[in-house]
Amino acid sequence: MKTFKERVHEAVKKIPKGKTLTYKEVAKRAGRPKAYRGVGNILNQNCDPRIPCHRVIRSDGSLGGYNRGALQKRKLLEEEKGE
DNA sequence: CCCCTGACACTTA
DNA sequence: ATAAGTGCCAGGG
Repeated sequence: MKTFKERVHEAVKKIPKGKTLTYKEVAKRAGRPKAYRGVGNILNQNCDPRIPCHRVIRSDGSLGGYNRGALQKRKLLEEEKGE
């Protein structure tokens, strides 16, 4: 069994293009529906460029945190959503 | 009705 | 085992 972090990364990689999931939804897909707090911490600390962590937003629709730059995150969502 | 704050739980190293 | 960080929920004004 890999670390929950790896599990979350895979769940985020499964997010369809142009769609955004909340940290809670991702945590649920990762196998720990009550670990949405851990998901936020992991994505913000380990935002790998191969992982669309920018598609993961807060339950309110806010972008939340982003290690690479919130501006980049917003731009990516705008382009993907616009497609 | 809207806005803000505090506390809580989960994970990682 | 501990420390640190994050997001969701609830209450109050």
